Amino acid sequence: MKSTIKVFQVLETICSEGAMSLTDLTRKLDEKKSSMHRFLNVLSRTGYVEKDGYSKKYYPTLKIFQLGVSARNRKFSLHLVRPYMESLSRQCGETVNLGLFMDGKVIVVDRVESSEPLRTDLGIGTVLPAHATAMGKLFLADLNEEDLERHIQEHGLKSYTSKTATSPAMLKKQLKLVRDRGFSVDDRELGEGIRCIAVAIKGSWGRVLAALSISGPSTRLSLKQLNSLRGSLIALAAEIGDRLG
Amino acid sequence: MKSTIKVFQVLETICSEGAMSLTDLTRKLDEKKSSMHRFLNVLSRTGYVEKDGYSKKYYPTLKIFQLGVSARNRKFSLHLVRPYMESLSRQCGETVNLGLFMDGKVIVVDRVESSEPLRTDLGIGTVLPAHATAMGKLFLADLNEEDLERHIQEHGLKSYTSKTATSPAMLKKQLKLVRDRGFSVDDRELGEGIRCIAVAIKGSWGRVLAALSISGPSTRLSLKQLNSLRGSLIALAAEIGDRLG
DNA sequence: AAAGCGGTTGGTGATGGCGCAACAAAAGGA
DNA sequence: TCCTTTTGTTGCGCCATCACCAACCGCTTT
Repeated sequence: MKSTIKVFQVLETICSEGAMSLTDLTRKLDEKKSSMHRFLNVLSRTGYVEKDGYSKKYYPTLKIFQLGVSARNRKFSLHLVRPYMESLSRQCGETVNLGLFMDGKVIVVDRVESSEPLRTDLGIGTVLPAHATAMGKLFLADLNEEDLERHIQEHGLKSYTSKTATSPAMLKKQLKLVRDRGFSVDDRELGEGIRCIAVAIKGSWGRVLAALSISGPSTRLSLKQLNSLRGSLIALAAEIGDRLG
Repeated sequence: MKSTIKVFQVLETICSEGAMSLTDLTRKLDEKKSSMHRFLNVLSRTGYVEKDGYSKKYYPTLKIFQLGVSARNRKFSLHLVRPYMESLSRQCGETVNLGLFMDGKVIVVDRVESSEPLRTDLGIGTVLPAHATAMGKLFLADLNEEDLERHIQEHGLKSYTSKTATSPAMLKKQLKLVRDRGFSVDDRELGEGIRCIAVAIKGSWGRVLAALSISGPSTRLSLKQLNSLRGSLIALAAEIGDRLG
């Protein structure tokens, strides 16, 4: 089904590049004008894009957004986790994130922001590298040796700060620590002044389903501070895991 | 492009109904098994659904979510509005919502929650009826007579509480008030104990682009309280509108 | 074992989509 | 203003592709 795939490509392009005209799209995706015209007709009919009558450009509608939100809700019972996240955020005054694993990367699917003016603010939908984040390392720690090797092959170990784990050996050491301690830390590995602690929410078969993290500026979030949060975080993750069943 | 439309239907079904097996889907959408199989193959190849090897069910991936988020970001510069929403929420202690208009309904695209235990909590992606919400009435007030009539025809004026505007005359009176005063109020029209005040964010040509609302329980958010918020809200909306250009 | 059920694969005829090209409509420039 | 250039839309014939059927596989049930 070649054409259907093309239609999806068109949709993706419009979403990531913003409003585009027919010819922009034909050039970008190397299609025939008439084909592109039909593609866009389909997307209009189905309500995923709209054409601005004036600029003649096609832009994405919120239907995709709604679809995406319901996809997310299917994937994880956010409504169940959200109260925990909020009380956690209030308790420690920092931003709390919920991340899922997809294609070797961490997707931030929900968050509760710190009320402090200085804070980490990852928008919903943000994609984070696995090896340089506390959340990501939880997912990596859940992989077997073989899958981990493949992950490293595919994604590499890009350096973000001087503290990022850039060698497989270093990463594996960190992952072992994660498994042993039951939580994960990112000590300025992704961004210069950012620290993060995360715990895994596990399903009934012990697989890591999601990651819950607290992140904040290293000035406020000292290692000692992180340590004091550890216990309640681990207990919380266990409770959520139980609730999920 | 019949088949492409079918593929989208399949995707929508999977997103709204959750994980389904091949036969579930064939029954639901009245297709041939082999056709459905091909549809699902396309969606797997493109990464929008995945098959659980064990239960043999197909479920949506986060790729749609990401697509949706970027669609939303294209549609409105949230990053620009968010700081305002947060300071507003901190200032008045209530939940702040940002809504866009789509197909005659209001879609909540972002929000900042109140830290109070008792509060209104509309999840992102929530769909609200236009005639019974403060945000919705801003959009309706921006329509011309003809479009408004058509809207009422199409969507009706469902009653949610005893205060909901259920007659065109009553609604039009409210909309006139909105236009005259420059802000919009929902006084327990959608939910029994909920009040809401909203202002329009307008583009450079005066069209209403988005609605910014403060919502909370009527016990806390008295009419007097709403009145005191009015001025700063209107000023804020104007400032945001200017920034948008 | 045999029957029932859900999932996967292959072959064939008809349909519908591709690509070409003409047409229409703006945009732009002298 | 007119002519040129660029962009958007429509029509149509050929052929690739999809719908449908049927067989097959693997698993469970009686």
